[in-house]
Amino acid sequence: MNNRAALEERHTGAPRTRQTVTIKHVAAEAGVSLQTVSRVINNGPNVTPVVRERVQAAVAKLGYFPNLAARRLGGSRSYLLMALNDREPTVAGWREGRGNDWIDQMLLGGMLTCAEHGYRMIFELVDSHSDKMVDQIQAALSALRPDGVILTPPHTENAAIADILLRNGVPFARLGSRTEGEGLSIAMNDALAAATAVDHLAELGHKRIGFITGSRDYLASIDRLAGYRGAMDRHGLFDPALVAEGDFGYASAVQAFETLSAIQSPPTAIIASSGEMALAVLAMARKLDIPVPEALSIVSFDDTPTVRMSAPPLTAIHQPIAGMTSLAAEMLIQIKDGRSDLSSGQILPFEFVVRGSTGPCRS
Amino acid sequence: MNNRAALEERHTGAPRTRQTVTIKHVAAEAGVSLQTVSRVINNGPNVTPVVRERVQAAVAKLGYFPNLAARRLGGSRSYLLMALNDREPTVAGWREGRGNDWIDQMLLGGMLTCAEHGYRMIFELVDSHSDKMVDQIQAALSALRPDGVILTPPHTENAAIADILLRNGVPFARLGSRTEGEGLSIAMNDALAAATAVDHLAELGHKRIGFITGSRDYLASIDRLAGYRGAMDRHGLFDPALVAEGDFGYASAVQAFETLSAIQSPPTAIIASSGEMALAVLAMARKLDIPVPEALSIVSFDDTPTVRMSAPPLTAIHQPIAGMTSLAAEMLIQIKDGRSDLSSGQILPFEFVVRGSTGPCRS
DNA sequence: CTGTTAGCGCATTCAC
DNA sequence: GTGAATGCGCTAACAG
Repeated sequence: MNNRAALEERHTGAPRTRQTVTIKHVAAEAGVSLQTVSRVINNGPNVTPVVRERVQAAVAKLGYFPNLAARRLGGSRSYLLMALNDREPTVAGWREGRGNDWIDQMLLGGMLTCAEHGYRMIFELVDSHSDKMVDQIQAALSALRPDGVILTPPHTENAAIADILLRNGVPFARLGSRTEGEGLSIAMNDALAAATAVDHLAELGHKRIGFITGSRDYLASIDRLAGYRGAMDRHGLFDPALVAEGDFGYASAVQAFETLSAIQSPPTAIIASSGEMALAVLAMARKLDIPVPEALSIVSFDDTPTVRMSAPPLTAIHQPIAGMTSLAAEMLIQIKDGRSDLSSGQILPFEFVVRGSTGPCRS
Repeated sequence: MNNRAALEERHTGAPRTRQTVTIKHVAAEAGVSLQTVSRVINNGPNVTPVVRERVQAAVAKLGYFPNLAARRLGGSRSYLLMALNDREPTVAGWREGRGNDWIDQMLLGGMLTCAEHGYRMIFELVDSHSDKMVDQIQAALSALRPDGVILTPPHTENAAIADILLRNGVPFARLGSRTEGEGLSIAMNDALAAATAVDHLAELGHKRIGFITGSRDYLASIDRLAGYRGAMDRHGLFDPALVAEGDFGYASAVQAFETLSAIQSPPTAIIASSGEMALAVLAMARKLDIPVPEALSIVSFDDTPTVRMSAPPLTAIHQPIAGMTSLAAEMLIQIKDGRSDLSSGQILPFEFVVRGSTGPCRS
């Protein structure tokens, strides 16, 4: 026994007792060829029920489970889907304790759907703003050879990423993108969501409804603003002074809040393009003793745990992140399966959740 | 071209242009044997610097990245670590929008450390309370053949899990467990943390310090209670009526709060064994118009995003979850490497973060 | 419907 | 210090 084996044994406290059960053992046990076992495992055709059952019995008896690496090497699929996210903001969210609802919801939707199909989702972080990004992605693709890749904003619209995926022949889904282009696009209707928020506030009697935009790098920001603008026009309420620029982050919303507070006739309601920005507005209101929702209504464009648990809990647009990821996984797996009953350009419904941060206009 | 290939091509929009670069191509390019390339890639010995550089140049030129599946199949390692979590509570946390700070911090610590070593962390959910649990774990082990497994509470103390890991010869780390036993144990000092909370409150003049326990299934709950008890005794403040039972969940803390409020001389401060329970106490206080921290101080035993963002933000014990996971990954990889400068039974420091929910006792 | 053959890309073992 | 042979566990292509 070599050194490493000894060390491993020491750390596991016992010699290997369970030696690997392979397809070979199953074949011997069932008295069939390797290929037949493979067929049964993969639900292939051309196996008589009798043989199938005999093989399945052998599988169960021996406790056989196929080895992913071998399947990948021999066959044409890896049973792996890769979810790509931007490293810097993702890590920052975790590290600074802000949480990362988008990631959590992706895991929820992606992992469960993958599991249903015998797939696994591997979560991969890349440095989007580095020139090494393409290399990092190529390395991950070469190492893992995933059967599909799930892209999230802002990668969604990134041409370099689409290009390398294309060159590698890997199907991919772009979450949160309604643009035409390569890859499956799966999104929600951001404009409609913004309009819904406006309608809700207008119904409560608000005339001065402020809007804090998201980062311009995100197409969704543009859509949200357009939806807001359209709805405000429809109600005859639009005023450019009611729009302040933000970047999804807390600090930018503090700034935006101050801008909006300083105008001639300040808003009695504010729609913030992210959860963090909505929380910033709430914090500012608290600081200035502005009661919410009595003197100021707030709508958040994310329905994160902190948004739900704030005081008061915020009225929010609940984006179907888990649903989009789940659908993406489903579709990518279908492509590998050679089926494709689902078409690209999917739009999933959002939910508008009314909570304590919006109320009748009293001024 | 078969059906599936055509479908994939349609969905990727282009034929494969980048065909796989293997070690073979690199060997040809560098004019050496496969084996030499393998040595260079794995930083093996017995390669002259000249040859090494020639190979590295070829690798860079061709854009070669090793294929994980092939490495695993040919060699003795998978470059995979598996993090095991309980499905039901994990999914519930995501689904109900409560968030899942433990998971987030694990990802932070585990993924980054794995990445540093060319490893990947695969996140796996198992049904701990099902009789299929062992089969699920065996299936995951057989499929992935991870080089190590990271266990979290309450799996940490589960004998069936340790047993199957042992039988598969897979090294593992138990997070949040200070007990002796198989596998590496990495934990924090829960008792000391509870004592620190008591000391903090006692210094603020509190005499009636309540404690809400966590679920008994978790060893940490016992430790926390013991630490509380010890510190209270030390200050001469212990009273069994000040301890109420909880199970980490919101509802249980509402109940516990009512119990504590009903005693002869109710607590002026409460230590809750989880973030959710602390938030429940805060919500109850708000509901009953009990000002925090003026009339009631609150300490949380988790430092989650919602705990930080509440009003007021809660004083909390920050557990080193990312650090524990990172250390676990580091140690497991070292075992595979045949090195082991680190020993089992690691205790990592926690942080006690004072925020707005604790203040001087005024009664 | 079933079995045989070949090979995926790499690390390991042994020659040289 | 380097190269050649062997096989990991499985699926694909073909033969029967």
